[in-house]
Amino acid sequence: MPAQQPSLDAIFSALADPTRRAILAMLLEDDMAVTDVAAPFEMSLAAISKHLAVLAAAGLIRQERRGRIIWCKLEPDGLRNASVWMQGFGQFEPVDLDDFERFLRESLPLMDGDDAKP
Amino acid sequence: MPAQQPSLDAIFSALADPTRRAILAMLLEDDMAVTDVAAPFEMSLAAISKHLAVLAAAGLIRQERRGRIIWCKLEPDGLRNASVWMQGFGQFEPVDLDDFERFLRESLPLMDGDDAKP
DNA sequence: GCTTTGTTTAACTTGCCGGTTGAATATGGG
DNA sequence: CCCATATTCAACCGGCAAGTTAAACAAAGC
Repeated sequence: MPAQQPSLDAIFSALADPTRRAILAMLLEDDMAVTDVAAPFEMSLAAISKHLAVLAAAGLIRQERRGRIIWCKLEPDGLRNASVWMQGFGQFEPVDLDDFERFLRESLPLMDGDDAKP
Repeated sequence: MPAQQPSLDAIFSALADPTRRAILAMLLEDDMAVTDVAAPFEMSLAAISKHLAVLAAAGLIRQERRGRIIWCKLEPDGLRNASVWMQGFGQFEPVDLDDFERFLRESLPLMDGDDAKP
């Protein structure tokens, strides 16, 4: 099961969930064990485990067991197809990484939807 | 209702549906009336109408009535936020528009899932 | 070998999503 | 005014996705 080229369906629906995006953002900083990934969230560990499975199925992360803990690491290539697809629509100006930084800061605190605290 | 900044939730879940992506690809070539958008699909007009509503809510298209037909046009800016978000994960090489072209050709014919003909 | 720690599986509930059909609401044309 | 065209609304249905809890499985440690 080499996780053959995941579909845009899988990738975009994986990204559609704020919890999963938050997880990706966390993994961007460092590889993490499942339990540690789950820590900041208010939902059950099982739920997070499922989210991780979804991300893995979409090719966005990889989970590899070492000892009894399972390490989750980002798989940046997984996003490439989707990124290519999207950019075709916009001819966007080259992306400013600072924008991304800011974006993360804005979107990380609220991992439960879209209601921002004004 | 100025369609205030749509959320990543809305954008990504809009993109997660193959029918909706196909619609976007169609609109990339030209603005279209709702009926014409619906034509190539095998589902009801009402269903397509809903899909269009979802895309509009996500800020990916705009629908403006002129006479009795409603024109759907792409709103490329709508993708920018999502694109910025995604690229932060990859530092992707500059996107090749030919890649996009090929991608479209591959993904357009099958607007019902992921089974590609090998 | 038993217990603890880490993670997944199973069974179940709930709510949303994508589709249907049929009626309702414009708008334009004879 | 009446009819046809264009689009949405409303009510409904089936399925799946996301969450829960409790049990199972795996690996380490004593």
